[in-house]
Amino acid sequence: MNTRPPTLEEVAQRAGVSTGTVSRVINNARHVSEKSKRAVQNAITDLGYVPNTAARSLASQRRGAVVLVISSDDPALFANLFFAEVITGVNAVLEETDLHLMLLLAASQRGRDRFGQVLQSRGADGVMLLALKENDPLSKMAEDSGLPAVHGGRSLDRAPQWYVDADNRGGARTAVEHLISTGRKNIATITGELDTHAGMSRYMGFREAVVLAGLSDKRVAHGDFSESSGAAAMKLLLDDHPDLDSVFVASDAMATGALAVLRERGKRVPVDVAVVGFNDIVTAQHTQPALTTVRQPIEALGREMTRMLIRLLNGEQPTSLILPTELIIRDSA
Amino acid sequence: MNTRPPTLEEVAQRAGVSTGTVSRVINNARHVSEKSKRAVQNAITDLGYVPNTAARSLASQRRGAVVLVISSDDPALFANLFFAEVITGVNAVLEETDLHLMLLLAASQRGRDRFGQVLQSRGADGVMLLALKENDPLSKMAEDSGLPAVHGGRSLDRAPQWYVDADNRGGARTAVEHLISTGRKNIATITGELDTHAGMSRYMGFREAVVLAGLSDKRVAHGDFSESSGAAAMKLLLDDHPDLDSVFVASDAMATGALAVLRERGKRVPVDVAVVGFNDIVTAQHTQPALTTVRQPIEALGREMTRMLIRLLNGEQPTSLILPTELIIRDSA
DNA sequence: TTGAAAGCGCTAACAC
DNA sequence: GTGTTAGCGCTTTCAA
Repeated sequence: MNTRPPTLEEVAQRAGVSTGTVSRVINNARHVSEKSKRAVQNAITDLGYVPNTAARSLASQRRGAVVLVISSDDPALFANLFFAEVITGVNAVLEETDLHLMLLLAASQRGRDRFGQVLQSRGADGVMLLALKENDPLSKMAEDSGLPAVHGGRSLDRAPQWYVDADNRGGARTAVEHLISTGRKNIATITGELDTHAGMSRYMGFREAVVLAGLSDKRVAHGDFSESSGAAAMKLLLDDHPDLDSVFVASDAMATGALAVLRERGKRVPVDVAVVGFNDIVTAQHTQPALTTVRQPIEALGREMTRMLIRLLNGEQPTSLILPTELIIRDSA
Repeated sequence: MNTRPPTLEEVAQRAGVSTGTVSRVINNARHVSEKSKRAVQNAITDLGYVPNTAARSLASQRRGAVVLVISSDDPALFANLFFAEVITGVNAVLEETDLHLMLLLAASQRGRDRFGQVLQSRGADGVMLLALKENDPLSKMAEDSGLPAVHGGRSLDRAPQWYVDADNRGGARTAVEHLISTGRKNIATITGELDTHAGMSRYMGFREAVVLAGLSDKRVAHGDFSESSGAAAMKLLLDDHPDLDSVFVASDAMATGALAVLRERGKRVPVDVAVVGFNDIVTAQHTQPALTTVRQPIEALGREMTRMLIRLLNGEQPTSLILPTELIIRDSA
């Protein structure tokens, strides 16, 4: 059962040509006659030849693989299928090439070391980085390695050269405009961490929409994207701004916390207070009432990151991308 | 920036020893004097040497990577973070080795072809297969390749030689015993697809528990693990067995559907009818009332699959594993 | 358009 | 305990 797979040389013999010619056919270079091309292809199928990846890598200096590095092991990241969706997108694009996917969770020091190994040993042709924290060392490591690297999402401190990101600002604006269009005037917001790009962008989107409509942007409370922080912020808002009629919450997790507080305080949603979240996590459709929220195109993020990396690999010049979000209207607003 | 990394030969020169010695140190073979060992290690750090994986693979006939193949792109699989959790477990074990992880989604024909390539080109040293359907060709492909392969979960048709699975039967039994211990006598079940190992095992677990307690095992309706099928099955049960006081449902998705029907029919949960689900999906804690369910050790599944594969790689003889499940008691039973 | 041959950087067998 | 060397299977010049 474990017979050694045929080598390129054996294919050459069978086809009656040189190894050079076989190699040319396989990598479909020009300068091969139809005749020998046919002969080689037959030999390949007859023998069931498959090139040895290690040998190919060594000779060509290309690895035939890209690595997806995920920095955070934050449950919040995983909680909305983010992970699975991104990978689905990445895989879809990779399927059309002959590149393989290596996956690395690099939250720990050990993980970062392993990432360094991959980089230094040229274990991959390119890198996709996801969910980096602020000042994440991975970003610099990738840069120093000189390997092509694309980022999913941005950080506040340093815009990566190539990235794909969701339109957090536009999404927030749309969400708030939806509130406005349904007649809300006293709109509040619960922000996420403002030292993240997403947190700040969503806050900016809120302000933009509200100021453009001639409304107040003073009803603000800060959270950290977590459910409990959303609850705490909602309490503050209710105490400080009892007149509020709606709230844009920068994450669904915080919105869930806010909803619970609203219920406690006897506020009806959406009649008394309308609520819009952000992310469209799985549980958003199961809250009471179901949460109106902004959906990010996560699978598309994976796809576009991969396309971008492939362009880089081909020596082309890609351009960074901001992907549109979508407002999912349910019952809470 | 893109200076060629140092080679083993350069390390040897710097350390004043032969390449053989350097190689021995790196692969920490015995028969190296402390002296040259030290010299080599210094040279390595001085030069920042990292072995070239392709060259190493070619020479050693080992790839330094294992591949995780996921067959299903079924949302049901993804819905409960299954994916993310498995990978977290796999990664944790891999971190302790110098093996890397390749990931392949092989639901499409193209994906299967790529899997075949990896197998034939010896692109990985071993294989982990997840979420195979019945009669999935991937299983046979892996077997034919002769590469070490471990399975997560089993199928009904052919027990793989090496697998890790959750104790579906035991979990179901525990769930039903919980119902019995809280005084329920007229226990019903909604099964999953009985042509899957998990579906059948859970049904078996139900029967075991109920028969052992001297209760009837006749209150049965069949679903296909989906929410809508759970709703339909619940209606049937209510019509055929109006006396039922509880129901063990073979998946949380179906349980969610059942809960909705119970509400429609004015049955109070758990007062009139207690409900236990299976899987502990994220939304289980957000149903009304929160769902009592059976949790599978998914991360552990990933970990144990990986450990098993590593044993195989080392030429050891592992043993297949059934991992215990855990009853999560919430409000519905 | 094709063949021949020199590596790619490492491991492992063998000799010392 | 250490050095030497012949490959691993492919790509890629360079000639022809």
